[in-house]
Amino acid sequence: MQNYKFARTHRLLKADEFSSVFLFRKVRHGTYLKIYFKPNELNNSRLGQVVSKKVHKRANKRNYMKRVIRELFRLNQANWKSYDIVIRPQKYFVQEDFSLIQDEFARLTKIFLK
RNA sequence: AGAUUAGUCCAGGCAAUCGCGUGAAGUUAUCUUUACGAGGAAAGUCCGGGCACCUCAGGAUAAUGACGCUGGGUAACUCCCAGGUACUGUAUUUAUAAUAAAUAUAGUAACGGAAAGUGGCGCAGAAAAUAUACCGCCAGGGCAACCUGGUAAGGGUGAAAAGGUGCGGUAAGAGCGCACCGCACUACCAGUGAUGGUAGUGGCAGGCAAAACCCCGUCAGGUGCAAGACCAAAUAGGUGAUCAUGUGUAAUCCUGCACAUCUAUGAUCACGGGUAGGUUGCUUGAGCCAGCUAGUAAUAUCUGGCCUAGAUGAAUGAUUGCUACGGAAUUUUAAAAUUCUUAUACAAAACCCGGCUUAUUCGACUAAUCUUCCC
RNA sequence: GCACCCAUAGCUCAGUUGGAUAGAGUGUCAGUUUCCGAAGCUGAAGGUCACAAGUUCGAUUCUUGUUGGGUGCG
Repeated sequence: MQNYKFARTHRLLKADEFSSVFLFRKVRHGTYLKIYFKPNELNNSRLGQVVSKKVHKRANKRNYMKRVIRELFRLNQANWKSYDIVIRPQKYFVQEDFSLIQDEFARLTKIFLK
């Protein structure tokens, strides 16, 4: 059975948890996304996102990007080993670019697969 | 019917799959069921409040800041409604050489005071506010150049030059006199008032700017939910108690013992402050909807009904189907039918309200003006 | 979320009781100097004073509204 949940245990919540991922210094780059990652000892992966105001000025556009990325994480994370991940969008994207984002996300997260 | 301008309204609906937040119930320690889940601007943070804490016994004044026609509304306002005045646009009418006046209508106004005071108005110009006299005009003197006096009509400068037009008057001129217009003052009438009307008096007070300082009047204490309240780990330090060790002091001086007090270190226990973190503040409120009554209106009273987001690395997404309104094309006298297309713009609550400002797709409605067609 | 600040030449900054031509340094370009270059000297170009309205005879300056950039408060 696939588990597509995205509960509170699947998120990074504290500032310490974010900075520990950044300090681990493992990064994968794409044109739209930049993924920091670090293995953890839990039973599932955890996601955090950083979308800066430089990407786009309007809050609803930034929230849309976060939702799209969260959706991709939710659908894929069950097949992964346990990692703490921080995703930083580098470039503004809209609904027409969805397939591009999907491809890039799959390419960058190949190494997490079991 | 179309166009333009101004204002108001709307911001689709139903369903499926995988997911998210909060509440409730049940199972229980992570699942199930169910209900609800973003705007007209949630935005900008530009004003006004509620609420909370701080200062003060309580208040007032000063300083500083904001506001400024009148009346009303409101919890309050720099907001809203109604009215006045001024200005601008349009139309009509009247008179005319230009143009002016009246009426209607639409819009705009930081619309108290410049005879309370201080300062400013570059260049040009004689002179920029105490008035003054370059050219000119007139009178007198002088052979003449020019000098003395009168004058402010005309010329010239400037954004702006000390009422305007006409007639009289005069040496030439001048509100010097008169008529009309403007202005100021007084009286009466109308109005709650801003103000308006009528009559009389005055020959004219006197430039612009207060979005220069300022004066007058009114209002405002400060800080913002990261306010504030509660719980409270680790580390460090504080206070108290007990125990242990050590040192010093006093009782005339020295030594020893005992006791007291002080101080230091360590251990244990307790206490309070307080950081991380958590809980609360947090959503029933100047609330929304409908109706009656009062009022020109803003709005208010009363009656009935309703409960409608509370996240915190921050909840509404992804994929898809049907369809309303709309747009385009074709058929058609029209109604209507078929096909295609769009199904979206601006934009995301962060303590809560009232406004203002700005952004905004497709449309709908109302009012005014203009154009065309028909009766 | 709340409270604030700034915008002038390619760059760094002056310039405010409102006055017409907006300056300085540096950089750029041209000339001069030198055998050549650097430094020096002389000259020139380069500005929507962020944008839009208003007040005023006149606005970089005063007022209001936008846009962009930045700071502080846990």
